[in-house]
Amino acid sequence: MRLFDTYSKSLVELDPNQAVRMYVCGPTVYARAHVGNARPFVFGMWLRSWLRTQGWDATLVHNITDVNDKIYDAAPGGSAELAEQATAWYVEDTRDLGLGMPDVMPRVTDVIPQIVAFIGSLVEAGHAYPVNGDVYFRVASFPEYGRLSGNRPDQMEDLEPNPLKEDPRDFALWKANKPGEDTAWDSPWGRGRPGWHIECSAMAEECFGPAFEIHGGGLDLVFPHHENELAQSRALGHPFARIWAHNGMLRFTGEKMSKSVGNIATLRETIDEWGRETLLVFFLTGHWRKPIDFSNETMAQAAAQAESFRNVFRGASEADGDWEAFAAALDDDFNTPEALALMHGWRDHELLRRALGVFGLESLAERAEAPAEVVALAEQRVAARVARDFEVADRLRGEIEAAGWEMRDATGGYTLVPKR
RNA sequence: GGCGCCUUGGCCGAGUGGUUAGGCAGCGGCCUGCAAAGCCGUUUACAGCGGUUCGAAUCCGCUAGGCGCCUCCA
Repeated sequence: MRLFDTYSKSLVELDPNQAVRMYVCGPTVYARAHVGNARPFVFGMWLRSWLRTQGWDATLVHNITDVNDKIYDAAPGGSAELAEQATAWYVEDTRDLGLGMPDVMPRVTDVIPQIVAFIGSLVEAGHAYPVNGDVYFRVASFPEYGRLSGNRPDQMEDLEPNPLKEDPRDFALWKANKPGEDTAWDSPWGRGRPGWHIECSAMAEECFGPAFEIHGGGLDLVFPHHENELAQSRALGHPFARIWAHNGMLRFTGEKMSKSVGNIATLRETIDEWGRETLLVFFLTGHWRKPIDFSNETMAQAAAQAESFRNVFRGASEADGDWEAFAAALDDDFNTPEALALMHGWRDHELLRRALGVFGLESLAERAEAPAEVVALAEQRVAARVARDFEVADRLRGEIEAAGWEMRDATGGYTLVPKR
């Protein structure tokens, strides 16, 4: 199994003798998550699922950022309540994806002591310095800074100078409490709260220790977020993540949805409108590292693909399918478009169900039971057809369709399928 | 301005030097009382220009277009 690693810009093989522990950056909870937020979640859950299928000992940690400027801005005076509410939304919406949940979902507010201790170590080692109740990371003390994102320190000059910082590139580890910020904790540097980046170093190491296999998250987090995490941990000599896996962005095209960029499709709305299966198939159609366009057209195509899988299970199973090829596609940088293409050729129910199961789509194998009244209409129609009374037969099919079902005639019987 | 990514047939999307990927949609056919599903067939694509090579969608260069990040966006 190999994955593309942002740090080395190359495919890196997972160590087969080691447990795979992965940390995927989760959302800042200040509003209902949008579809794009689901991508790293889905990627993490699928990867864990596939690794386990392949016999690995895989663990996924997915954090919740519940202290942040955005939360303060969104709910002046009530940030803790909003964070609580939005966390519940996120858990609910991602759970409805039907992929199970990460092994651990730590929150920033649960690890404040660890964060304070982490910052203390950095200050002690000379990699950070306190100023007026803030604490900043001393970028100059970490020569490797910029390596992950490819940004060269000398090219990041035109930052607005901050009189408190030694160097404009330095970033906050701890921020002194300010008016309007209604949550704060005590620390050796005064009351305040953690900066954005330190939390992930603290949470990842709290869960996994100083070294783990994979760190994931959106491509937009490479800089500054992950660059800073890496600097904080490696400055202390911790290996931190071995592989950095960044998923591509979800783009909104086609429709005029992007009027105000914040107000687009939420995960909740998308699941309600298209169903979880269609959304998952949609994610399957694009490679995890590439951008993917979310539109009515691409979603409709995903829905059609989901339906074609359901049809396979409505027919007879035939022994075919090449699991090895499927596995090879996923083992090679988790190439789901390729795996998906392979699955489309399969008629083997058992094999297909197993493959779909990797992605939480085994439900596509389930046949829906038509309600008794629809079955009654179908039986009447069978009788009408036997009597060759096609006018009645056609009328009955219309009634069956009106009830939301489609009747497919077959030699010696029929199949009732939910109308799509 | 800096760093990086992308550009494949109507749409989505594999493919990393030489055997028509696949899906969706369309069209034609088989099947069907009519349908649906399924099966068969289907005008053979690789942004443009130039280079390397016996041979390039695949390697190199340039051009055009699109995108992400550049201190708190997954």
